[in-house]
Amino acid sequence: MNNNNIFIEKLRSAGLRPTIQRINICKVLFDRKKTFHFTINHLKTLLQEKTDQKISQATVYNTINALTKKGHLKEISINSEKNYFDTNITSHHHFYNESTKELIDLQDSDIGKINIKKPLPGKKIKSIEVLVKVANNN
Amino acid sequence: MNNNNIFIEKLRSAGLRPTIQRINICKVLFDRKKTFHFTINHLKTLLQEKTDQKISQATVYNTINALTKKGHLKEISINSEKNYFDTNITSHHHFYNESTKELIDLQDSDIGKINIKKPLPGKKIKSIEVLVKVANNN
DNA sequence: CTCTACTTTAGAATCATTATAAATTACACA
DNA sequence: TGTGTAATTTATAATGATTCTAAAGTAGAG
Ligand SMILES: [Mn+2]
Ligand SMILES: [Mn+2]
Ligand SMILES: [Zn+2]
Ligand SMILES: [Zn+2]
Repeated sequence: MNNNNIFIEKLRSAGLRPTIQRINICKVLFDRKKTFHFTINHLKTLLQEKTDQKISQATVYNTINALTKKGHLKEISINSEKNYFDTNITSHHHFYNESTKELIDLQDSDIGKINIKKPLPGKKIKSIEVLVKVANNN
Repeated sequence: MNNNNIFIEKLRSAGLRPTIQRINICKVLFDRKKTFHFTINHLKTLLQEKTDQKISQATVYNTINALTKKGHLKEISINSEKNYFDTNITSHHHFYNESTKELIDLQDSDIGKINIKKPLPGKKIKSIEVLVKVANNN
C-alpha cells in the first residue's frame, strides 16, 4: 500500500511510533474518500476483516485515544448507547438517522448561519454544532 | 409537602405506583423552578441529602428509566464521560460550559431560526438541536 | 382484610473501558 | 549493522456504569 508513508508521517507527527498495528488502524480510518463515523466495536470488526495482523483490544483503545488526544479524530456523542468517533475533525453538523443509526456530516452550507443572540460575558465560544435527528418515513 | 399529589398524579399517569421512593425522586426532580440537568450519581447524592428514606441504586435507575420512557424526562448526550438527563422534555438547545461542566438551556429566541437547506427525500425531521460549547475566559 | 401483582432491594452479572505488568519491538547511536 | 533502552503490544485483571435476579416487602382492587 502506497499510503503507508502518509500514515507513518501522521503517526510520527503525533509522537506515535509507526507500528504495524497503528498503521493498520490508520489504513482503516483514513484510507477513504468520505468522513468515517465509527464505534470501537465497528473498527475492531473492520480491522479483523481488512488486515491479517492480529490486534489486541487494548491497542485499539490506546491508539484511538491517542489519535483523538492529538486531534486526528473527534469524539461525537449522539446518545448514550454508543460512543462514536469521527475522522472529520472540523467543527461540523450532523444528521442522525434514527431508523438506520447512521450518522452523516452536514456542510455548513446545508444549514443557515446560526447566530447566538444571547450575550456571553466572560465566556468564549468553542464550537456550535447542530444535530438533526431524522427518521425514515413510515 | 403539598406537591405530593401532583407527583402522585404524574406517576399514576405514567402507569407507575406512587411509592415513597418514587415520590422522593419526583420531589428532587420536579420540585424546582428551573430546568434540572443531572446525572444518576448527582441524583443519588441529592436523594441522600434531601430525604430520610433510603433508596437503592436499582430503584433510582428503574425509576429514571421508566420516567424517561414515559416522556417525563429526556436523555442528553454531551460527551461520553457522563450521561445526563433533563427535566425539560421539549426539543431545545444547550450551552455546555466546559470549564464548569455546567449545562444550561437556551431558549429558541436565543438562537436565530435554523433552516435546513438540504432536501431530505423520504425522511422526517424529529428534532433540531444546537449545542454551543463555551469555556470561561482563562 | 386479603390476595396478588407490582415494587424494592442487595447482590450478582454484564458491558465498555482502563490498568497492569510481562514479553516484544522500534530505533537512536555506537 | 549490532545493542541497549524506552516505547509498544498483549493477555488478563480491574473498574465503573448499568442491568439483571430473585427474595422480601408493599399497594391497592375487590
Ligand atoms: Mn474516551
Ligand atoms: Mn439509558
Ligand atoms: Zn462528522
Ligand atoms: Zn435542557
